[in-house]
Amino acid sequence: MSPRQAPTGAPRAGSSDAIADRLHSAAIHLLRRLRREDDASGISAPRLSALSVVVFGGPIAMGVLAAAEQVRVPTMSRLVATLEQDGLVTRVIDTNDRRSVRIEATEAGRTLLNAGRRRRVAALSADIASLKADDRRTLLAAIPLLEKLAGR
Amino acid sequence: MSPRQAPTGAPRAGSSDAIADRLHSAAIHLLRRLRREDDASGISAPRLSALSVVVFGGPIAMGVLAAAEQVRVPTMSRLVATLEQDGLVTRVIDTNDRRSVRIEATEAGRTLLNAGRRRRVAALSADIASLKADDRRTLLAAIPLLEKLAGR
DNA sequence: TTGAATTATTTAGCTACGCTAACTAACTTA
DNA sequence: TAAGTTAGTTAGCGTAGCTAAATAATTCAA
Repeated sequence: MSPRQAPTGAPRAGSSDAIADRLHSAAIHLLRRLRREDDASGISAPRLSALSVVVFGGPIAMGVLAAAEQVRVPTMSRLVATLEQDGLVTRVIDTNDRRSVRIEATEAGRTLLNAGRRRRVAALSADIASLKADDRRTLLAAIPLLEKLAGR
Repeated sequence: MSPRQAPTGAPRAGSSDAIADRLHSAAIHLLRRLRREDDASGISAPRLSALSVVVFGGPIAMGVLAAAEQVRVPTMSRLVATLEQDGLVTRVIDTNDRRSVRIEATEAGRTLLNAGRRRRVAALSADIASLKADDRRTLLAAIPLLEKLAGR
């Protein structure tokens, strides 16, 4: 998804371009690692992500959930269908507007998410714990910046 | 793919668990932004990524490329087939071992990659440039840590 | 108050990209 | 040289994106 090393004509080290380039690469590599760990949870990343929104964002309509996950409604509709088949969420028709569906997590959904989250973060957390205190502080300070760059 | 906010029983702020949790979330959000920008380049992320390895890593065998991209050989074989159809790479049979294929970038491949890379990184780079110098330093310092966590 | 427009969701059908299994071809070695 | 190994391709499956079209409920205007 990105250059593995500085291409010819690489930007000046420390410049915004260089940071962007390396950050791009680092994010991709980090994501691949996370995805590898997500795979172990027995539920795919998009499903886990959608489930997460439902668990922590409470009952939510299909369209709102799709927007939160940045996918189209039909994509989310199918995702929710499989989550429902797996007993992780339920669809409840909104009594005020019967076109609308409220998607809620089941107890099984909440349990699976929390277990999965713990497993997912455990390995990364262990690596972070093995960093020097200084490095850990740097990482912590960088997180809000990453979130800002991600557009939150 | 991850909690949007601290779940009940969230770890102590600043602990390795908390950093792992937030980093997980930040990486996902950052990735989504990058993917959105990648989409604009007219070539899918997996293709762009593979092309990148070929361009910067020189002629490379199928199996090595698959390993570099962390996908199975058949997946890469198909990816390369489409890149070849698009005229971005060529397959050359290795004269020493005629089972083996050397995948090389074409001039068109190099051109597309560099143009795409510039476009991709430009928006992110602009946002980084707008950070305070201090924050930019923090980000720069964090990048090697991210790469280390990603397993490099 | 009903007919038209809008809104929320689902269904259908396409593409891309992961995977495994099975195949072909080429090389190595006992 | 036959048997085993290695490199790559082909076939076929599942998941997840998308758009277009269908369905159903609601809103609104004449």
